[in-house]
Amino acid sequence: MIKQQIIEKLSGIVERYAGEKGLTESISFSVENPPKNIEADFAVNAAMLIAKKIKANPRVVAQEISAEIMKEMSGIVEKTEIAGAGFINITVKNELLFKELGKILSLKDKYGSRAQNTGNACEKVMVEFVSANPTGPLHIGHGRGAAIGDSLARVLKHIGYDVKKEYYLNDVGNQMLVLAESVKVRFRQLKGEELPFLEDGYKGEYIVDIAKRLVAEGKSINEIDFKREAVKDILKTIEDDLGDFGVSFDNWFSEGSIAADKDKDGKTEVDKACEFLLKKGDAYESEGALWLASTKYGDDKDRVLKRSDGRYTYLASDVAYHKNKFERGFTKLVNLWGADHHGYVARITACVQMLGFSKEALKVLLYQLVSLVRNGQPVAMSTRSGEFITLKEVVDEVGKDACRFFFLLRAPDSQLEFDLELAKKQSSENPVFYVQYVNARCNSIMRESRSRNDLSENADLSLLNTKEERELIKHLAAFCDTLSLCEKTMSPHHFTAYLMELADTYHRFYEKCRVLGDDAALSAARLKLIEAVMIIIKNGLGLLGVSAPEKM
RNA sequence: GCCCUGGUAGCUCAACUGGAUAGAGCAGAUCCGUCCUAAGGAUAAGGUUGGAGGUUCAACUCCUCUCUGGGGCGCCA
Repeated sequence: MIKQQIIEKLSGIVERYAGEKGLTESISFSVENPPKNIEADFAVNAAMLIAKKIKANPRVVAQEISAEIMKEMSGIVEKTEIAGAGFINITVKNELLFKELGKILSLKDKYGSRAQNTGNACEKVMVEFVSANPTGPLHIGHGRGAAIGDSLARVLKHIGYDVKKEYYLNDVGNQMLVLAESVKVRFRQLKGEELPFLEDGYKGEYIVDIAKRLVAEGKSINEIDFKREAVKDILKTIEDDLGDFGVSFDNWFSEGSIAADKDKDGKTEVDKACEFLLKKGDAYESEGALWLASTKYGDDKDRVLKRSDGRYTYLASDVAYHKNKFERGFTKLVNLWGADHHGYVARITACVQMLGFSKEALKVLLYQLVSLVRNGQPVAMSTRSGEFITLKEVVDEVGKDACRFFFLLRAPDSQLEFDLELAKKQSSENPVFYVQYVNARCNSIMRESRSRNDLSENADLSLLNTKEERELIKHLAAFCDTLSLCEKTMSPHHFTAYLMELADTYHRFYEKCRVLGDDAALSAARLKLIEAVMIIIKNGLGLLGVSAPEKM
């Protein structure tokens, strides 16, 4: 929160200064961390931006702005320095850091939440992710989407958004018929009939399991709704696997509820959505099909909504689905898709605009599919081949914590190579342990402290004067900056980097500064610092869905 | 052919969306053990950011061309 505070005060000064120089446009300057060889807390580039516009010497401009900073921000700024091409480097007062530390200690797990500042109704956000077809267990690629989506939801929720997580269930359409037929064939085989496997059918072991269950229940073939039974079992598996992965959903939205269920006039929501578009002029009929005029909103081609044979396309369902999302009051939609769906972004963005919302109301986050490797050999992941690596297998092998952390280590649109052997080998040296180890060490100190019975309540935080302590407090405060960054990029992966950096800072502090020492007052202050570290580490790991064990 | 994505240290990836000397983790080198957990710390080493131009005070970041990995390309989902 320190950085936001600086930015706020600074923008007033910068804007006024720019105004005095005759500039009318606002200056979008940045406040960032200086390189580590420079001893300052923040670097500001505003002077260079202004100097360019008014054709002045940036260092002179920096000098003048710097004077204003010292005049108006002397309460929180210790000193400023002009460096490089015209950077203003700011060192904040220690008191500001101590105050922030106090804030962490009092707000605890609410630290970084915006909700209590504003207090008003917060924006309703929906994060839709995984949404894998219920035709088989989740594979490792779905796991990546699950980890990213779930963590993003946690981050946004922590910030103060009203977040709902949803799974869109494609439970109608052709692949459902194939699934039902696959199970049926298995069922008949188990009943002793000699017949071949369904060509292009689903062949995994789970199909046999479903068929076995149905046989065991003793119903006759005509009594069984194979589609319903298959979906029921598969969904149970998916839900359990996600549960073991620490992921849960607020809602499972059935495509059938908008594409198959009819109202009293005999219309589905998809029918109505298409009529809506037709009436609005965003859809038209041609060549016997119904088309979406998506080129009007930036797509490179118009798309078919309803085929000439009268069946709707997947897109029609999706239009209705997104319409439904907005009707439920969500004002910001986040969709997590595998990168193979990227061709779909333009048309669904067009839909959003046709529905009367700005294109910013929808954020489609693409994540690259995971390429799976075992002993250096690529592993095929088709759910139809019958041999694929499931999410469950990987979670069982490397553990939930390592698996989630691993998935969130990289930016979503960067390709991820997941070597199973490597992941297994890393089980004791994985970066996740480095971060968790911080919490274990902190807890150990707390235990020791309690056993010595020397806990004192009135700690004087201003005793925390070493370089290591100062760095540590600064990193703790950067928790808020990381939240904002994730919010801006709509990606939670920055938290893994943040936590590793924090862990690094902590372990250095641990080496240099003994907490439980002879100086009782200093120990008390450092114990408070430890308490704050535990709060932040636990919160941070929690946002990633990773546990923070007290002992390791 | 067209459209998305990526190419950064030996390996896997970051880099606060245009900032200063491009950073982490593994792997490899050398040190640190009376003491709160060594699953740790310190010090080196490792780079023409695929390549070539351009814009800018400043380019991994933006533009053009080019090489290369992955993906997608009107009535499949």
